Amino acid sequence: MTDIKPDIPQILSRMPLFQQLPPEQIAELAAGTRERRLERGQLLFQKGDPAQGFFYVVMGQIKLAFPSPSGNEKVVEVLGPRQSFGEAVMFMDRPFPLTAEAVSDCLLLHVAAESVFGLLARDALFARRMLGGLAQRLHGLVQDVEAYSLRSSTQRVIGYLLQLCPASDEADAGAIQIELPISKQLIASRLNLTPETLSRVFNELAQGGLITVHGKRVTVHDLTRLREADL
Amino acid sequence: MTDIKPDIPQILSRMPLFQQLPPEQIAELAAGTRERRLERGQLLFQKGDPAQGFFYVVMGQIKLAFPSPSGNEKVVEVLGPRQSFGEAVMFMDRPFPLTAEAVSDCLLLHVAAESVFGLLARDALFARRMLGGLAQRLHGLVQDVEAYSLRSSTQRVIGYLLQLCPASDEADAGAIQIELPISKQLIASRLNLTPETLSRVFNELAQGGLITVHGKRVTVHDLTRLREADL
DNA sequence: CGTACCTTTGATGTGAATCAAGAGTAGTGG
DNA sequence: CCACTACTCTTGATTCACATCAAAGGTACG
Repeated sequence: MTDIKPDIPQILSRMPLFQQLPPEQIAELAAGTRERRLERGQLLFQKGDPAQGFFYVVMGQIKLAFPSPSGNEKVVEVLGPRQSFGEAVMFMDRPFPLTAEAVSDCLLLHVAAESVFGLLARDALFARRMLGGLAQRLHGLVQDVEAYSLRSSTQRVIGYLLQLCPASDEADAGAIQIELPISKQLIASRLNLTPETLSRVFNELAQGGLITVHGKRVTVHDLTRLREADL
Repeated sequence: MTDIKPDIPQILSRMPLFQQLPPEQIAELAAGTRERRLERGQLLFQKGDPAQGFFYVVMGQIKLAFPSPSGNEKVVEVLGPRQSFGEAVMFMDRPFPLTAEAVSDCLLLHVAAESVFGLLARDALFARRMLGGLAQRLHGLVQDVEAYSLRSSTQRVIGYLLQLCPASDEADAGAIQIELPISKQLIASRLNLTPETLSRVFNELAQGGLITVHGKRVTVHDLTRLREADL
């Protein structure tokens, strides 16, 4: 892994949450921020660990999952660069409800809860943005619950593919090339499927001429038809 | 239904979110608050309706659910007195992601988003409480996702019963009487089960001598053993 | 006291998991 | 460059948990 010392204030000032914060507040936050490097497979925290701040992914990928006694775990989310997690737990007297593990080598920042609380007490706009962020996340989970409870495996896979397609309302015409950002194993777990089932669904969609799959490279041949197949 | 005019400022000042707010701020909120009465079965809002504030249940029960073309819907939550909902959507440029329907005759308050934003801009403590509230909800949903994805129907039912049991860490001794707060139909949907399956699970638990069910009255004979059955 | 809705019970069906091999694919080191 | 190991992914056969379908009590309430 590269051994570059990250410029913490600069990274902070580019975070969605902290954008447009005056330099002195960034400095204050930076004082409570530490970098954290992880190798692929390393655990960042486990379900039950106490939370003292939140994390921001600078580089690499982190998966959040429920561990399960019998090896099989349920992936709730896989986070990439410029995403953060763990904000919500800061506001509760609870430990982390899930486990975080590096999917690839990672560089993270850890922002101390105290710093955030300090900022929160002074900057209403920041509070507002934070609320927006949590609301966003809440919405995502609600979507997930909907998907899990009333959509079939095929529909969930289609939904996943659609959300990977660039949000081009116009370009419905030709074929769209997309790249799966994570392994099929992880996608399967994220969609609450076994890898076997995911493979079969991809196959079925390919049979139907809707997509072509080569490794992580997926070609969506007809976006409109795929949307409609989302019965 | 009773036709009492509710004392809005008083109710507001007792809401968890607004407790200990000075009278003048309560008054300001009250100005943006309207009462709303619903009869059993009436829709409060539908998935896709625009959101302009949040709701607080004074009396009655409201269910939040995903409608489904084929009549079968998925209940996400059933809310009773002193609970609020819809806060999160205020912070996003999105319509309601689910439908709200009165399970029984209801009296609600609707607090306008504007009022909340005004308060938010001035009172950091309020913002903090609001963040805590959303975080709480986020946590609940994460729990749900965990339950749906890696617990069996029986485990989900046991989990539900356990959470209804008074949080007495000591009194594990005798039998505990609890009352189901909602119909078995709703419980089933909430747990992502069909009513038939729920009925069978209750039966099975009763066979095992763990519980007795008479209508909405459930007797948990051995809390410890029930917890352990939660394999 | 009848109509409408909950709830239970039984028989049958099915979507997706599990079990069991194989086929790529990728890093590792001689 | 070629085994060698270790995954990740695919494919097929089988199983199982839960849904669906169907019908018969219960219960509540006008």
